[in-house]
Amino acid sequence: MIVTRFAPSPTGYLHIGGLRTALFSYLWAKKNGGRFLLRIEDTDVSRNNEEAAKAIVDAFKWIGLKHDGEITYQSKRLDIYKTYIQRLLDEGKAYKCYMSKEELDALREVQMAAKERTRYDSRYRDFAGVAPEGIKPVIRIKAPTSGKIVINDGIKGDVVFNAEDILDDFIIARSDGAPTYNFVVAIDDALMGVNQVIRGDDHLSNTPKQMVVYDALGFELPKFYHVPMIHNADGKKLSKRDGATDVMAYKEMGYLPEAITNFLVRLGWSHGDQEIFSIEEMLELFDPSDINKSASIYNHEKLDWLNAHYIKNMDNAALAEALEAYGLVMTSHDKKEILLDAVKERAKTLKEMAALIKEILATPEAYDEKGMEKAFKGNADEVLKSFSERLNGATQLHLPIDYHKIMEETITALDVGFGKIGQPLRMALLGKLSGPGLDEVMAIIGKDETLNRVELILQKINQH
RNA sequence: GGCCCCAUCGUCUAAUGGUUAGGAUCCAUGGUUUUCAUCCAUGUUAUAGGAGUUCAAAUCUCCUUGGGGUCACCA
Repeated sequence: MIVTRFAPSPTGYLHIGGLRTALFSYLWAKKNGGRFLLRIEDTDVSRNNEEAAKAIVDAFKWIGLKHDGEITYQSKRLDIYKTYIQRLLDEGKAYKCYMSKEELDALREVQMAAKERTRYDSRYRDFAGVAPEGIKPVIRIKAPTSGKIVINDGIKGDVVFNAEDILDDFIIARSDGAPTYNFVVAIDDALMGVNQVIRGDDHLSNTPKQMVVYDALGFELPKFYHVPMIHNADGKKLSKRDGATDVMAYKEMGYLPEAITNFLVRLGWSHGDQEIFSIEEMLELFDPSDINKSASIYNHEKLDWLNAHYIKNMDNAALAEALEAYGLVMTSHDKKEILLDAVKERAKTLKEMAALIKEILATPEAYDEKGMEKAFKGNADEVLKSFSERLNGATQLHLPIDYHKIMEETITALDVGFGKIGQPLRMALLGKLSGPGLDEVMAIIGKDETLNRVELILQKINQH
């Protein structure tokens, strides 16, 4: 069985890049009938771990991901780590180091001055003397100092390091006894049964250290997949400064979960020329070994396009429900279907769509000046008056086609083109020269409001 | 700087030794639409550079250049 995991540190929100690795991990596990686990990496300071976990689970929920089993908190597993530290100590695979921070810093400076790689010099590796007074030791693991370390990566292929280039006896427990990252990651992954690790390739250089731990503890190595980073427009690692890195911010901006997952899955992964993927299709087609080797740049335009695509294809009931989050409650609006159909193809986001709808529903408060000039050049006011009279006398007005007939009658009677009525009427109804079809708008707002808006603009014309 | 990773249109990517180097997005133009948007059609734009292997290289090798990641008692 394939077991994957997502192991964020508790920052308080789910990062868009993190979501992609989570999605990849989720897809790969679920595709194979396996398990997708969630672990909070909070060994360091007691940040806000429970809340952070909640933020992640909430974001998962919105996106449609779900982890299996209980959330694992590293901060609650300190006892487990301690037993493994003790075991390594007992077996002579780890040792206490009494070097102070100051001494370490001094060593580093010497090494830097000599243009050598900064590394711990293993001075306490075989220490048998009397421990210095007043120093709380750290625990260091004995790491190989020669030979090659090969990561058989599922994306990058074999990545080879010389042990002497990258390793030293690194710290597995701080002087306060708290275990360090590379140590606990290996233990947790092994104990949780994680056998396929999909993570960002910024972890690639950590992997040899973790392999040292796996080896010392006799754990079986998982399959690693190091996914290339998502970069910002400057080609740098995505960070808070790039704006929306919090997944939930995308909800606020009016993005659909389907659009986001589709967008993310296509960043670094593809299946021929296919652009649109439902979660079901992803589950059928995704394979981490098909992931690209190179980093990709986060590009907003494609996301917008996808979002527009999913909005267009959403059914109206779901759309109406989704729009409620943007302050638009219209369950009672009797022309809801016409309204949604009229705007769903002209909005890139739900937020935009909500604004569009509000605009249609509200009587215009201002009129676009250039639009006024364009629309009311000739006898537009007379055309509008004529239209208004005919509309006033009409009955059985329900559908857009009913209103359309009135417009046609008017231009036929006055022997003018459609543009003669369309432009001024558009100004009257919407206050500007762009927007949905006029027939639809009138059917949505109804006869009385249509008459009202026409009357208002005629008054405005007469004032001048 | 050491180590590691990477390199096809602006962007996301396809082409696993033989294609007029394909698709999508963006942009532009045209059509549809009374307008805008949608939709449809068309178009501009790419194998970083240099050697080598081969009948044949975007694809394999090497070098150069460029970009990125990482080097903690953070994760």
